[in-house]
Amino acid sequence: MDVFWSRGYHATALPDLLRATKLSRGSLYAAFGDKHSLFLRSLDRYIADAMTRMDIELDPRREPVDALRAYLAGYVERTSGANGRRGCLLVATAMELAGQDAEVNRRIASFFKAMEAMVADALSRAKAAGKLAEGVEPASAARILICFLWGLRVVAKTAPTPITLQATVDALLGRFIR
Amino acid sequence: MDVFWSRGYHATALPDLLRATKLSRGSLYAAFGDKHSLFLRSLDRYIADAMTRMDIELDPRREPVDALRAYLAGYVERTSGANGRRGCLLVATAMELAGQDAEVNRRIASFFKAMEAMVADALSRAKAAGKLAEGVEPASAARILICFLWGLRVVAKTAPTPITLQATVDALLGRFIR
DNA sequence: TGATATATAGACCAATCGGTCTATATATTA
DNA sequence: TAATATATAGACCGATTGGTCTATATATCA
Repeated sequence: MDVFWSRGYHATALPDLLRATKLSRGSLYAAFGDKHSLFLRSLDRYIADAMTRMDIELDPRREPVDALRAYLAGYVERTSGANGRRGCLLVATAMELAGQDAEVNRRIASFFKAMEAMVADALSRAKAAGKLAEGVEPASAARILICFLWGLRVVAKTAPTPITLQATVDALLGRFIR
Repeated sequence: MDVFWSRGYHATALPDLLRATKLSRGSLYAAFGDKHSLFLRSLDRYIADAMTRMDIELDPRREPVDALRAYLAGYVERTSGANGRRGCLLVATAMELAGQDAEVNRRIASFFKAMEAMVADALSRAKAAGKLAEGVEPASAARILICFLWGLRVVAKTAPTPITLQATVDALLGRFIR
């Protein structure tokens, strides 16, 4: 997973994968089939990791605004400095393969949907608790938030994230909560 | 440019470029040097196009909120349906190459900076005109907006943009203006 | 210890990669 | 029309691609 993560699908050659898995050529093909299958497994694992993280951070039993703050804080960390420059396997894959590879497209589209739903749920709970600013609609605010988060990962690839990152995230959330 | 745009750098092979440029192998190398140089030229042109578009849409002589609306409307169009699925050469390149290619990184980082500055300027003018909501800081709002816009381009790669796209953009801008 | 199953290293494969070069055709100019 | 410059097609190059296969070594087990 790590190799695809830092280099992308096309730029990752078999020798890279052998080095990373410490497997011989034969064993790797016996275990995973081919490069594409191995990539899908990596993508699935990456998605699974992201989902469990969301399950924890956006746990419905938490106070919803705290949960959202924790969730956003995770992105701040993952898009800062070296973490940020490494990028995001999901975003990179969306841009590199989603247009040409149906299997990949399916996975990414469904993850995006799940992510949006979970954030929308958290916002709904916040609204029910009277924590949302006037006129803020959970579904629409969720779409805004996730677009913003993906955008963060793009910008973080080139710009060494400034100290202002956390402040920017706070400013956005601040527009939604009261 | 179009080929790199729809397929990415690594996935574009010489024959693709020959077909697209209608040049012979020899002529292409005489004219552009090598694949990488040709790619940089494509990237430069893409950036130049984006800059002139911004110069028009965010023209300081326009009413600033109108200008921002026009600018955002451009993104709505470019991320809808087939346009959206085609993606964005800048975002795709940022994810695919920015980490490994200094020339590319420089170009993208400087464009991101220019874009942020122009949006921040427009927001400053809006603020001066008393059009910004209370507590909205132009610099921070600009960062939020551009992250959101890049994120749009990521999401648009997989999700056939729903009718709600324009509404989402309006909702975000609505949080900033009064 | 001897037989058997498993994993290893790495030779090998055709196809394709980016890039060069030459012989031919096409303009251009005198 | 003849001489010259330019662009073409495409053969060709070594390197590398993803993928297969075999001979050898290493465990496992009786």
